[in-house]
Amino acid sequence: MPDNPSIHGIDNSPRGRLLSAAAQLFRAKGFDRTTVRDIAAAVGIQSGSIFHHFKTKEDILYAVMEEVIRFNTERLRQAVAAADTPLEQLRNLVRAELTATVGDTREAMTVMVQEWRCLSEDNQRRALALRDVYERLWLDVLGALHEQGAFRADPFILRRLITGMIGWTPNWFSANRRLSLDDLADLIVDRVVGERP
Amino acid sequence: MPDNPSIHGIDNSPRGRLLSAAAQLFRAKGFDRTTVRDIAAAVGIQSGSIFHHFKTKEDILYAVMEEVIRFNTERLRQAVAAADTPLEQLRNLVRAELTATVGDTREAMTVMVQEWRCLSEDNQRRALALRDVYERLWLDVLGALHEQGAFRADPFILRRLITGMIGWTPNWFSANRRLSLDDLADLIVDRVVGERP
DNA sequence: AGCTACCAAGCAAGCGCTTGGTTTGGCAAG
DNA sequence: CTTGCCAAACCAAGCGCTTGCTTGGTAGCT
Repeated sequence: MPDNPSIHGIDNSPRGRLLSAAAQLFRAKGFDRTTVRDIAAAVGIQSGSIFHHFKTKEDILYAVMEEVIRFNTERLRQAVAAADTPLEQLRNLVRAELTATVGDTREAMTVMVQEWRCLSEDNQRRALALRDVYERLWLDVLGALHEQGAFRADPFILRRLITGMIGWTPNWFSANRRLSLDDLADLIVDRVVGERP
Repeated sequence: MPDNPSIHGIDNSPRGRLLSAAAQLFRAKGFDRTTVRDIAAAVGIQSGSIFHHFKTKEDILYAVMEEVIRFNTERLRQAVAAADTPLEQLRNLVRAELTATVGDTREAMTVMVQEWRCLSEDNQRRALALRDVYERLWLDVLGALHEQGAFRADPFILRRLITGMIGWTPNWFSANRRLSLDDLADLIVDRVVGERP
């Protein structure tokens, strides 16, 4: 009965424990290379018992994604609300998404980016609708900054560059190095609004 | 006998045609969801005949990656050689990697990023050794720029942010839109050295 | 003759998922 | 406090299908 550290925002009901274990396995081995027998073994049950909680293996993947989007959308909302100026809102957004990406929901976030195409078209549409809410938070803040002349580039394009910078961090950033998460956040903010000497 | 547009840098020997078809399928469906029967059908042969050209399915994946790294390392070398100042070398590097990522080797590059963990550890090590050569070209130019004070950040960190920005472009950039590839390259260069008004 | 490229057929293993039945914990009636 | 009951959670076994890969043989070119 191995206990995996649970992922932030997921409770530890039987279902929640399955989700945490699945997220970690999906991230480590990929969705296709992870068998239902793997997931079952990780929480100490038989493989068939999984289908008492989820209809299909893909439903587990979708559930992981839905949980992590919902949790982090709320995190972003609070990040925006906690600052007064658009610049500080941006800094909070970058910190929040970095925390989601390399911090407490790291596994689930990575899974969401990398295993997107393993979802059926229906589930992709549903997940996309949730992501739209998430993205609107970013675009509002970037739009405000653009209007007050903080940068010249198109906010939509800039958001995509930010997504790339942050989305790649799991492949190299490690928390216990010289560079702190906040320093990295400042570095990324500088890429958007230019450095202030 | 469907003919797939071949990927730049791969000849059209039987082996080369298999590689091009495999790269496109790997990108579209992922390595695991692509069967040897899919690849065989794409070039119009029987599934068993593939193993006359490659020992295992994984060897096909590795071959795709090796070809695309070798081809694009050479491209980067020429990009550096074609400019005199570090700033123009950087601009050429960004253009070259963008071309590789969303242009003529798009499928193979995407595969390399997304299906990395499908390689065995041995093949991962070999591919990593090839990537190191590629990365050194970037770090040399970024190091020169840093020494002449073009930016303050750590060149290693900056390279990773660039990798992220460019690596994410296949998910949104499309060639026939308003934003040209060169404009996007300039936009990314500005994120590194700051905008020049 | 010998080499490259291929076909036709199929094997062994692993996969997602089903099935029918058993354990467990909580809770209200007697 | 016991009893009867129910739903949630789980087990043991295995079915049907797909997978990567093998085998033995053949066509065509040099």
